[in-house]
Amino acid sequence: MRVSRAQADENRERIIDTAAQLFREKGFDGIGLNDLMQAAGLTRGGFYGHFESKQDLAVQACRRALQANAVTLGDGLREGLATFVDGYLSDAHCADAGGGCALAALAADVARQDESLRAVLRDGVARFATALESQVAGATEAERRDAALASLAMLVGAVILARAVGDASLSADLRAAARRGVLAHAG
Amino acid sequence: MRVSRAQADENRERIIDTAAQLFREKGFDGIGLNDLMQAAGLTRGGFYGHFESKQDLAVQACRRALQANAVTLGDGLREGLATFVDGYLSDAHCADAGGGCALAALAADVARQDESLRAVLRDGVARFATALESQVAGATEAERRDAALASLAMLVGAVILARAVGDASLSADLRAAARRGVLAHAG
DNA sequence: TGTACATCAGTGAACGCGCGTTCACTGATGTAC
DNA sequence: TGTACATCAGTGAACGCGCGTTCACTGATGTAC
Repeated sequence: MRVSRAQADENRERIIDTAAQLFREKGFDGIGLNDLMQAAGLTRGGFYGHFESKQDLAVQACRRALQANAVTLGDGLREGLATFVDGYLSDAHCADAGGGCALAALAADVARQDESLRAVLRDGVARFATALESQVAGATEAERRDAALASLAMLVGAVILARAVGDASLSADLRAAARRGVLAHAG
Repeated sequence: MRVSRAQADENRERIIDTAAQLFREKGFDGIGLNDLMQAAGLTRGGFYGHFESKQDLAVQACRRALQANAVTLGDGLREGLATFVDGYLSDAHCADAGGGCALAALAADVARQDESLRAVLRDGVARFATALESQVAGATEAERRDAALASLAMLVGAVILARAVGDASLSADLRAAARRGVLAHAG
């Protein structure tokens, strides 16, 4: 049954939001289009009215998840590097991949995808690094960028490893070590 | 046609080695049992004579890939932290996920798998951290362990992100930043 | 050492299943008069 | 503003395909005498 144009646009946005969450949570191969559409409150057939392919949705969902990242980053950093880092390395963030950092959740998947997705991730990394730059110490801009990139790698690596090793104390140790490592750059 | 017991054992080992490479390269969901067995020079049906399930093979292949890690780590660290880090963060390592570090290649996948795989990864992380401990500076053992864990997170994060953003200069910048970050801990 | 036979590693066809994708159809929406 | 009709968002059955897994079969291996 037909639906108003406003409703159709809203549906489309909801599909992207749902995908942005489920892809982060389960990976690109971990969720099927049928389940995804159902989670968005629609049926499978409507998908191709909105998107060219699953790959097309992956690009848009990844972009959206990275936009959410940018917002969270901006909010968090406004309260200082330490507060942001505590949140990023928290148990809550490790437990909520679907609502968390798109880099930690999707970078490894994107490494196996084609250029269109890598380009999206590239933008996300660049934006993340730029935001961190303003909060780290360094005599020159080049030094601050260096510290920002190193911190980014440490944060993302710590969360990915923490999620992979599970609930053991090793997870907490990894994150505590990363916390100290990043805050050593605090400006 | 039947094959000698020695040959069967050899076949089994070859399947695990092949899987250790292909899983790192394409992810657990990125390679099917048929293609995997073919890559090992066998046909699909023989698989279940050696393994209970694909999941069973994943555990054994992950364990094997992490053993290879330990060997490479030992060899590399014997020549000093700087040499090891250069190799770990090299273009060659980024281009060869199938032959490279199992943590960088599989940690994100393992985060979505069950406890049996997480336990394997936990051992791998612990071993990697212990090896690094002997090469980083720190007044106490706790400080060295902290530096080792932070370095591990930075190395793994840098390679995962470098692979995800592709060939752009951003990849080189990320790895150069991580290099400086890790070597700041050099003892 | 040689023969007879049980074992079992590997083969390849087949299984059910869920995947991404297509399509004929429905009926409310949007438009033309 | 009201009526007549074209549009098209969403439905759900169906498509071919590759997946993990099973199984009857083959024939060389290993063993018993």
